Amino acid sequence: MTEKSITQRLSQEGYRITRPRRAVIRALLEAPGQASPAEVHARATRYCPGLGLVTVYRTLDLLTEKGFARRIHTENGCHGYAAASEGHRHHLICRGCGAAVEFDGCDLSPFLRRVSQDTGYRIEEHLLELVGLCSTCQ
Amino acid sequence: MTEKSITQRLSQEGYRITRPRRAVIRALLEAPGQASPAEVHARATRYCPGLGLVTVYRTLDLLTEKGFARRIHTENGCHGYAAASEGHRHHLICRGCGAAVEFDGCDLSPFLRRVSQDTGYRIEEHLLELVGLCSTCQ
DNA sequence: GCTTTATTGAAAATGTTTTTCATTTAAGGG
DNA sequence: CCCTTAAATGAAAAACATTTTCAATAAAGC
Repeated sequence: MTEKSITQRLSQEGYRITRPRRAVIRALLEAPGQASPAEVHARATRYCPGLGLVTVYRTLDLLTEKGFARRIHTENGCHGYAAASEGHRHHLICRGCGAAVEFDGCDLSPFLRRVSQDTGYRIEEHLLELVGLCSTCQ
Repeated sequence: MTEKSITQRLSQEGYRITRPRRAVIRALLEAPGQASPAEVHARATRYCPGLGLVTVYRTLDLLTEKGFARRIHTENGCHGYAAASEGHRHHLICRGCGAAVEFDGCDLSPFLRRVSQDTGYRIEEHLLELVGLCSTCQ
């Protein structure tokens, strides 16, 4: 995902392409893995001085809703965000430096089917996050 | 897990068994699945009038640290807690009524090994939560 | 350019979680 | 049992994160 492809899609859906939004998108794309709203704000301010934190929240929400970003659940309760590429669903986060990578081939379906049978639940979503050490931090 | 077995273990480790702690433990055990700190507080107040929310937070932290409770990551950012039974690691939460059940047989190891090879990360932990509809809510 | 209306930023409000500190009370020894 | 001691508690305040409100700004289409 690039800044251009994201802004294009947003534009097509009727959203205005503004400097603040561009800044947030760039900040998110170039963050090493995942970043908190405050971190995104710090980065994005370079591209849009005076950018408000409120706008960062709003833009991250929009990006998440449209599938360009994903929420990462962190230990301490506050959220992180990561750029999302198409089709991938999950992140692997480095405990050392916070870098996040996406991984694919998440085929949990046989597993999910079994849990569904055991419990009687109809399973609709799954949240899977891995935590570890990246090769640099090891 | 019962109130007695939990308090016994805590006592063995040198923690004092107080009325507020008992109240929080009971509240957590009888909550249908998972509950927010505020909900636990509301329940626990019945067993310990005047119980402070602060104590609920502290006790939930203690229980989580000792493995008697588990944090549940909810969509809206604030945490829920669920009683944890030994050996099980993950929860399946009902989108309708909030009920949470634990499921076992979470054997992701072959899957984790593959991701580890692909990414170069050493994987240490995984967070897996399923969301769906329980048989009643369907 | 001009107009319209979405978007923005500042400030305030909200809600959750943590810290501080004096008071209370559980646990163990007399 | 009573005493002692230190852990645990609750109230209030502080610290954060997130959302709402609203007047001002600026993007998009004519």
